[in-house]
Amino acid sequence: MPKMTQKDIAAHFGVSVSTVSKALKDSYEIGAEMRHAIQAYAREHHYQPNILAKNLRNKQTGTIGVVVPNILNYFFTQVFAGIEKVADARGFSIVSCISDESYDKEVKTMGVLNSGMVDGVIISLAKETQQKGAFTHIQEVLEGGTPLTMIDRVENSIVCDKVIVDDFRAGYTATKHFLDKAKKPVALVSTIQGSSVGNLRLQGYKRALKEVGMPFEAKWVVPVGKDDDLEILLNLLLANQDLQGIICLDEISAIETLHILKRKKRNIPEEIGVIGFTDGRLSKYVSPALTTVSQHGKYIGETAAHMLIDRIQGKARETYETRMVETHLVVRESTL
Amino acid sequence: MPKMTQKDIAAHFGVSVSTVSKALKDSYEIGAEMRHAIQAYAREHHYQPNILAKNLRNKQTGTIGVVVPNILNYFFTQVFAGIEKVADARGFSIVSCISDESYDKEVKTMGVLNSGMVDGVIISLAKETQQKGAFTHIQEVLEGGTPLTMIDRVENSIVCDKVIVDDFRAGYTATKHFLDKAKKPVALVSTIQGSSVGNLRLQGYKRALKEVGMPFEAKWVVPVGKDDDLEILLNLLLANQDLQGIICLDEISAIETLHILKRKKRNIPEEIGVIGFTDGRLSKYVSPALTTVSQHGKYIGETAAHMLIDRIQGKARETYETRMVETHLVVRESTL
DNA sequence: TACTATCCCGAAAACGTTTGAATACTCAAC
DNA sequence: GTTGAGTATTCAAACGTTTTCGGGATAGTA
Repeated sequence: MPKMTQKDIAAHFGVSVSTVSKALKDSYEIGAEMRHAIQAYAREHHYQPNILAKNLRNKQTGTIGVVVPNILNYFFTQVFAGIEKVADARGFSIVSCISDESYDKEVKTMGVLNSGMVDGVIISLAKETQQKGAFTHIQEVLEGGTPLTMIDRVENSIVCDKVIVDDFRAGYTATKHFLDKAKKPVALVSTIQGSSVGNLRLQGYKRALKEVGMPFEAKWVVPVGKDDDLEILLNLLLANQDLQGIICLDEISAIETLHILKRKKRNIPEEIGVIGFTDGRLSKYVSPALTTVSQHGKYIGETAAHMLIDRIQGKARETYETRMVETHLVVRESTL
Repeated sequence: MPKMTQKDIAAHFGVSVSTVSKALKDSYEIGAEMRHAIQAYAREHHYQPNILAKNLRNKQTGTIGVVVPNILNYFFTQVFAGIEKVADARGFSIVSCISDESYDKEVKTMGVLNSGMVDGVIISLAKETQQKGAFTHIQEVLEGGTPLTMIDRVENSIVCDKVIVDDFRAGYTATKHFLDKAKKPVALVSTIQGSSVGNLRLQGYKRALKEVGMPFEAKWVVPVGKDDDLEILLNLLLANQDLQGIICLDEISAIETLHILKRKKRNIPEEIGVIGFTDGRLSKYVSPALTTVSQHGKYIGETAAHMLIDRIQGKARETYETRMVETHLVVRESTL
């Protein structure tokens, strides 16, 4: 059974479709009797306006596109949950895309979003995109007049609303947490080498070193790629070095180094400490519980959604804004 | 700058829009010269066809709706990832909705989906919906001619494609795992009391008891609601009972009982064992590592997406199908 | 009677695309 | 010089809404 349209209703009452359309939105132009009859009939028969036709006519869709690099990463699922919450509250639907850290998939995705399907998009760039430095697919959306707000993994050269976490400070604080205890080397293992947030955290790390007068040494930072074996890299790292701690730039690798260290019978935190990023349930429940920097993912999502929808609805100020949300070091058992 | 349309291209070449439309899809009707000129021009200027207009005309949207109760639950994010993967591979976009376990939000959601926006929907019912037993919002979608496949939390009275996990067997196997070691009571803590999967697991549990000749006792099953304090309930449970183990029907509560037991200095697994559901990273990394029943969430998502898209594309057989995916008990340190 | 005001409603265009049918033109064959 | 067959392009309707404009009817006023 094909869905009922206004035409069907019009036929049933022997009136025109414009009458039906107006009646359904309770227009004063239609007499009360007819109006209520039509409304009742529509309700009765579960009439649903065709949203495509409506959107085509109105040139706005009430949906926003969200593209994140990886939903399995708890930080992003928190962000997503935040976005969904305020989108729903403000009457928007979400079409969601996972770029899977792939540049190609990201441009493909932006293509489908940039075709009238959404009123705005929220995006966190794929790692590959950031390394490549190619952003025309993003620019095109903006130039098409579709508002876009970038979150977390942003690109400064693009002018748009942004919400980022204070990654410099996060890197700094984590490093300082170690350095305040002892002036001994701290390592940095990074699965996001080359991304904007990875760089900022690295700089924060360097700044902390500098402040206590320790020279930065390249051997302390361990970039880990998709196919690298973390254990091998850690072995290299631990050989002949008197580390007091390791900072891992994402939750999973933090948990894994924790486990590797435990397997090696290293004493945590006395002998060596570990700090992770993203305050997920993993960090809380692992043993020893992980000291971690919390990024407030849900709040980031909420903020981004509000900014975007404000702009869509013309409630934003003219100039673009970049909001920085502070991180927060949650000290637990994996550090002194 | 408003987006470029076929009309603009037509004006530029001094031809009609139908010529442009046909040229863009490489129709033999249009002369080679004109055809290529138009295509080049369109590429050049980043022409993107308005997808709403296209969909309105073609009566199909190339998108599917996904509604899950809770994205923060790792099982569902796995399912989601699976759906996204095959949807993308088969050229579909997905609009995602989170029902948040709320009946009202679910019906609202189905309303917007059931308005021509999607070609099909994949849904896992909210807990509240299952308890209420009200499914007209689902039926309406089906009656509107939109294919729908249910996953995990399904309703038998609705005829449609389904993919479920063998929850009866899962409950049975988990229970049996304990009972094979000793004929001592096993408790069941359930955060999903009243849901279809909760009931099935409970029945599996009962069956296992029966097989070894132990009578079922209601006090062994602990329903835990949203606002309940798990620790209090566990205290009640542990008082005056000689349990050999606890089965928790979701990952989070399993981890939490693990922690509560550790706080109480109970020896795990010697004194008391714990089995959880959903094989997430939490279960693997917690200490002691959790014995858990793995539900293969990603595979479920992939299967559901394939079934749905097959049906959308008319590749499915006439009769509806319900696919059952087996679970798998991953034995780790939290049980003997 | 004529003029205006009010109330209900319909006609039609518009959103951007697709597509079957129709037209125009060219060239060849009878 | 009529017919026929291609080829290249245009026309027009359609998808389901929304909205502007205008018109007919009735009632009220002068």
